[in-house]
Amino acid sequence: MIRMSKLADYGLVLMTQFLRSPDSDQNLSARQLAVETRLPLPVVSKVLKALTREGLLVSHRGASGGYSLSKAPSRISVAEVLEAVEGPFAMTECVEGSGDCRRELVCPVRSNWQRINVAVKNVLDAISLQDMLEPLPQSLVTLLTDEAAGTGLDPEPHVERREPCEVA
Amino acid sequence: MIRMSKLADYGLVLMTQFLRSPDSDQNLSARQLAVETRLPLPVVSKVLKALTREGLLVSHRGASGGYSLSKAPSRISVAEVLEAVEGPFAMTECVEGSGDCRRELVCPVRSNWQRINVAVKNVLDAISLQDMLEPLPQSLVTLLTDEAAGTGLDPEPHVERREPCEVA
DNA sequence: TCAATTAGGACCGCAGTGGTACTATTTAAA
DNA sequence: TTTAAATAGTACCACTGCGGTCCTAATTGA
Repeated sequence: MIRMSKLADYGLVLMTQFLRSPDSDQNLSARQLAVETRLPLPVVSKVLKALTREGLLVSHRGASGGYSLSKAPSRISVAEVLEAVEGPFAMTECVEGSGDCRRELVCPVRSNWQRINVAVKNVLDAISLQDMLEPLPQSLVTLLTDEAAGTGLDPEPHVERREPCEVA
Repeated sequence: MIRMSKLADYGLVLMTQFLRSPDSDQNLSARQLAVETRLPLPVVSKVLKALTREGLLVSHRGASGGYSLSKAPSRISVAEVLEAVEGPFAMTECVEGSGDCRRELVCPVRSNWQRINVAVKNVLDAISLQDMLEPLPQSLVTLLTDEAAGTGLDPEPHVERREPCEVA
């Protein structure tokens, strides 16, 4: 749960295709990408359009056209890609502030949801496209899994320590 | 995007209701909770059942029955509540390991998704029910927003630093 | 015995996701 | 100049699953 949509996931997979070869400013067509990722062409096409609309890709129309990254892959974050495909990052409805939640006045958790939302977003913002290809830098891994898990935060850890989830 | 379901959110709101009064092992009926949270009774009922099934609440049947917390609110994490209502935590489909993803072999991001999944889960695991009521402890806030955002992780921060998202 | 509960289903409308199709426009290359 | 290969844009649709309702047991304090 707290599931991303498939389309957003596709966005990430597609974006990383651009840096599988040394020159990351290469031009790839939707067709090529569809073959490489084994995703249906129309879907690839749709996602690429979204990524272009949001400025993460640059499109080149006409014969031998295609798409290329708009900036260095180390400067594109996972969060950017997800937001480009799925829209703004909001874990709960009330976070996007439509403001028509009649429970807002009595809701005790709202303000903290805002903070958690930011926290999760920052995690995804700290990871670049580049990072997604290589194994994550050890510093990042340990920070995310150990430190964020509560050790050393409070005098008494308030949540029981559990087995770290296994990672393939 | 990366949206939690409403039901899961309700779960959190309901759980926190138990610790709004001093004695956190009080007994609350579904009807009471529905009134306090201004949520429709059938929905409240459904969520409470799920929370009970997963062992976070203890139910007491019969007249003057109701629900009460199964353990100290400081020992119940946000992640636990969400998972109780929504099932296991999996940000992408391939993370739950159904294994029938035909792209698995060529997917360059799969293993890192696993790690990110763990990272986000750990963030939510580090926050207890208790924390959700009070403003989050400053140590937790700064860790989540500043450190996790990449400062001091790599020699050169790989993602451009952006305005911290505003929090209400 | 009665009334107030929870337990456990079945059920359903509907929005949104994932996916398709078609047309218009652009442009490199023959 | 023509053609074919691309992207742009939009409309369309099937289907899943979410959010929500309802009904019938089973339980139990009063």
